Amino acid sequence: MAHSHQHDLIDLRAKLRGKDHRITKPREEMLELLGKEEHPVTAKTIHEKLSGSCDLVTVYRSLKMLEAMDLVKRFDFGDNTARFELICPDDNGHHHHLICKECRTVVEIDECFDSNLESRIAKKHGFAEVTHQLGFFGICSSCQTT
Amino acid sequence: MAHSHQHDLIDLRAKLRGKDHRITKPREEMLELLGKEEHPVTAKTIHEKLSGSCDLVTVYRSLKMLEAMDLVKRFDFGDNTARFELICPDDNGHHHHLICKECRTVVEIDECFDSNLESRIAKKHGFAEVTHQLGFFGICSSCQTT
DNA sequence: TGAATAAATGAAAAAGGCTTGCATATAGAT
DNA sequence: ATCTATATGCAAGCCTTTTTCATTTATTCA
Repeated sequence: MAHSHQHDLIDLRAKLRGKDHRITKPREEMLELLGKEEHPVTAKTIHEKLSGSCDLVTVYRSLKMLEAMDLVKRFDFGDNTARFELICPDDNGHHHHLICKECRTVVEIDECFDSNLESRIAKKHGFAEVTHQLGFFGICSSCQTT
Repeated sequence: MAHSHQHDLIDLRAKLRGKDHRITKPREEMLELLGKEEHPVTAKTIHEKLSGSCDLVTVYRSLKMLEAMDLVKRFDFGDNTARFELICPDDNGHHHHLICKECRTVVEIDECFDSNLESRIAKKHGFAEVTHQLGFFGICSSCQTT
């Protein structure tokens, strides 16, 4: 899953400017890193890969901001640790994951259910701006054999 | 959503016995409480409602055990706090939630996507025992007006 | 009924993820 | 170059969840 890193950064600058947010070294580095990741990563992992480049607190703060701006999406893999992925324009930031309950291997899934389900549910209960979080959990092939 | 509490407890005794687990007062009280809840509850909430009946640690430990035995299901509503719900035989423990991003109101949803999607994904990637976690998030009607 | 024994509990402490406060540094505007 | 709002680092703290270990309790079996 190749991310169009350049696009992201250009896009980012425009988006940030519009909100009185600044483009700083930590943020650029974070986005560059996120652009290279295949799967959602934890704040801690980001911090480690940025080794010393900025504080862990800055990672948390930046992720929160990027999430609020819909540049990054948060995922829950069931281990009490948030994971983040760059929203790439290709898939409208919409894809899901299949996670091995044993070894924590992650597979990106681009299939999803029909969007009618979501709109039907939204309508039925009078909700607006409805999105969903979907994750699949199972045992991967190599963990089955052991 | 009425839970068949009696059934649960009987069922439970059998299930627990088979695994060398014991039926204790805290566990009975927890299950009774969970049987009455309409929505998933946090460990903290359970502990408060059991006021003094047992330690919070015991709540955590019991929940973990009950989850491992598929008597209770864990949900993530995006606020860094796990919530738990009794799995009732009616729906095979399979239903989802619609959560208001503002006021945290929870609506139980019994619709779901076609199970073919899940089995197709499992097959495609060689995963076994695949389940899914699905949550809908939006703004409820009363939060829209304010 | 009364040991025996394996599992559960409570209490305290700690781990882990995430947030906050505040002084300093820095980006972007003029 | 200067100014101002925003971002950062560091330390401290919060909250959820886990671990340790001594004690208690449920269940088994004589």
